[in-house]
Formats: sequence, C-alpha cells, structure tokens
Amino acid sequence: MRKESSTNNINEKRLREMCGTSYALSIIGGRWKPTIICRLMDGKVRYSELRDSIAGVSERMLVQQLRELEKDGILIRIVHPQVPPKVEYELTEDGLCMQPMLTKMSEWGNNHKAKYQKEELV
Amino acid sequence: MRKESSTNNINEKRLREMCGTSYALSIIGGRWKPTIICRLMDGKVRYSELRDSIAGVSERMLVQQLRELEKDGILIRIVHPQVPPKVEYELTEDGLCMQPMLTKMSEWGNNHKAKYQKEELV
DNA sequence: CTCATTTCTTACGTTTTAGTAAGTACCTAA
DNA sequence: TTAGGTACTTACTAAAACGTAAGAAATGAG
Repeated sequence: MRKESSTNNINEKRLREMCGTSYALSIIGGRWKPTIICRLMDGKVRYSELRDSIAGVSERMLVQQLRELEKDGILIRIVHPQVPPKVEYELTEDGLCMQPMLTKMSEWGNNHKAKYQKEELV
Repeated sequence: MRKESSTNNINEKRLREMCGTSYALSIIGGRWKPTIICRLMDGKVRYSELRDSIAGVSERMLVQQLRELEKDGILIRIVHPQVPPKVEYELTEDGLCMQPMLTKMSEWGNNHKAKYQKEELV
C-alpha cells in the first residue's frame, strides 16, 4: 500500500518529472524488464515462450513485470480467444525506440564490467 | 544484511554478469545517482555544494549513494586535510564515459514523458 | 468424469532500499 | 569556554521489490 504523502514517494515523483533519466530508470528498472524487452525486440512472443526463454524468472514476477510495462505503454497484450488460451506480447513504438538507449547501456555495462574484471587480476 | 544464498541475490548476480544492461542498471539505479553523476559531469564538486544543489536529498542518502558510486569505480573522493574539512568528488574515466548512455536515457525519457502527457489530454 | 494445457492469481514471507532524527569529530575564532 | 563550520555516522523505521508455493478458469480429448 502506497502512502501518497511519504517523502519517499514525493522524491520519486519529483525526480521522475524533472529528470528524463530518472523517468527512464523508473520504467526499465525492474529486475526482468530489460530481458523481456530484448526478447520482444524482434517481434511478438507468446507468454509461454517468454517464460521458457528467461531463465530464473517465476510466473508471478514475469506477469507482474509484463503488466507494469503494459501500463507504462512499452508493450501491448494480444489475446487470441481460443482454447487452450494464447496470449502474445508485442512492443509498442515507444518500446521499440528504446533500442538505442538499451544498446548504449549494454555497451557501457559490458565495457565497465570487462575492465573491472581485468583490474581484479592485476 | 545481505543473504548470499537467497534466490533474490542469485538472480541479481546472474543478470548482472550476463547482461550489460542489467549491470549498468545496478550501478546507476539508486534514486539519487543519476543526479549526482550529472552534477559531476563538469568537474570536481564539494560535498556541501552537492548537498545544496540536489533538492530533497538527505545527508544519509547522499553519503550512501556517493560511497556506492565510489565502490563501483564511478567517482573518487578527494580529501583535503584542512580545517574545516574539505572533500571533493570527481568522476573517474568510467564515470565520464557514461555521458552518451545518460544522454540516450534522458532523451528517451523526455520523449516518452512528453508523449504520455499529450495523450492524457486527448 | 478426469486429465492436460495455457495463462495467470492469491496468499504469504523475505530482502533491499529509502527515509527521519539525532549525534560525532575536528579545529578555529571570539 | 563556547559557538560554528564541514563532512559525515548511528540507530531506528517505513515502504517497496522480489520470491515461493499453491490454486484456478476454461474447454476439448480420452
């Protein structure tokens, strides 16, 4: 339950509004979100494919992160009314155009990680 | 206190190691970190200047985030042995070269935010 | 009727992050 | 001797994020 008036909440909101970087972080910050978005970069994917291709994620977490990404306009949920059910997820335009940002993050991350691991050997 | 063996921890570590994006997120993900890094982009800044230029941050939070960024090799702490004390913080090379990543994040964030706010008016 | 399949939902507990409020150590200047 | 400035610490609490385990609806196949 979220207390609207907590400083925690006020600080988060203020930063989200003032700072594009904080805003972006608040959207991709969930543990499984970058992975989900990457999986969807090439097109629609079914729920079960997503679940099976992301090692270590529980269904609860997967669903939760998908719902949040949907609410934030990053992806859409496509339900095919059939039995057994079939649900697909697809990135929106806003989700797709995260690509350059995610690439930069990945580049920086991999560089820094490699460098750190090398320094540890010295 | 961090439990080494929790699944939570295992999942975080695995993602950090496998995925550059998750690794980057784990470093800039603290609430005040992007702001701190931005403030330092133009050069050394004193502790008190940092504190006064970041609205809403408590000293505890500021110190904590600075320590983490230091530990992760993003900035260094420069102590001038004088009274009253003077401490400056400065980005390392790895901190400085976050610039393009932060720019992309900020761009995406601001675009998406603007779009969302427009959609709400429709 | 019972089973299988898919896509979740619910109840609950643990771990991590963020925040408040107060205190500390140092030396100087008055 | 007392007040003041800088850069923190410490103890405590609240809230959010993450995770496990089990269940549930819908319906066709056997």
